[in-house]
Amino acid sequence: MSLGTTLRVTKQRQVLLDELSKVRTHPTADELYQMVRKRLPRISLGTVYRNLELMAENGMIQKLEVGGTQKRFDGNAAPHYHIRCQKCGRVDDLSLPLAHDVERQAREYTDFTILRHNLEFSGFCPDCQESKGRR
Amino acid sequence: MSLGTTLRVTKQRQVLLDELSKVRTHPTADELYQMVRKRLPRISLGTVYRNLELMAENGMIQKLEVGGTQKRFDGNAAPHYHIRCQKCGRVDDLSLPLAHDVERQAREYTDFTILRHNLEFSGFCPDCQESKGRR
DNA sequence: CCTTATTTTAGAAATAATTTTATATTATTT
DNA sequence: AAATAATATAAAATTATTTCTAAAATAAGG
Repeated sequence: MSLGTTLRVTKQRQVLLDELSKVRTHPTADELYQMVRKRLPRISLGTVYRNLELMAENGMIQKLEVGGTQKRFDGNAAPHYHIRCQKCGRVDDLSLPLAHDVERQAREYTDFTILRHNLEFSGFCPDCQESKGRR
Repeated sequence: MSLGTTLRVTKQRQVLLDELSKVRTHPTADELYQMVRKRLPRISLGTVYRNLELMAENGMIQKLEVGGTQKRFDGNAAPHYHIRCQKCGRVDDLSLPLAHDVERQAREYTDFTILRHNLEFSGFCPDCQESKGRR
């Protein structure tokens, strides 16, 4: 299925999107699976993965590939930046104004066609700030 | 083993570092394994992973977590940005001057302690520019 | 050197995350 | 309602990476 296709509105998709929209925590596929299971106990993890992928391709949600092993999902489809805690892995939004000009600048340094940029911060979240064991 | 420990200089490490330094292509662990195998046919993939990890912790090389499933490695330990081809996955350096001020700016929008930032561009590499099938 | 302690290795097995496949179910069109 | 298409489930397969163990290499002290 390619970008722009209209997806059928199934119960699974409704609930997935609804749960994802409720939180600001950028859950992983597995976390979402646990959340959705409370409302749809028979849903499978494969369905969660497949639909998150489809909804991301459709531009309804964002798939984040910020550091760490697992991908995370963001119900806010509008471009914005993120910050990740090096200790606990928590990912927050960071509503810094978008640096549109970096793409223009960057074009002077490469032969690539630049389509987008992603700016990602890392550090320690408030909860991890005292006990900042290294990582 | 923690940051700053001196690593023994084994043949495997010498060759790994040497091969990684030779290229500007940011190879994956498996690609490096193939490269190193030509000189050390009995090296194991586990050794490659373990040593890349150790060298990255030691600050001798960088581990890149740019999009895609696999991690990539960069023999250039100095901070710099990257651009990734959406089609073929190729990752190039992008020697745009570092945007030091974004971290200062970002501090006004978050309670996190910000330690670093990473700016990553994506688009199409020269080779993929005509045939830009979606992704 | 020679002995002992420590680190590192290869190879195999285990794990984690994700993707794919085969089959069943549900929705849409005719 | 029958045929067609899309989607779901459950299980198996795949991919990337990590862990484990015994053997080999290296370092350090006498």
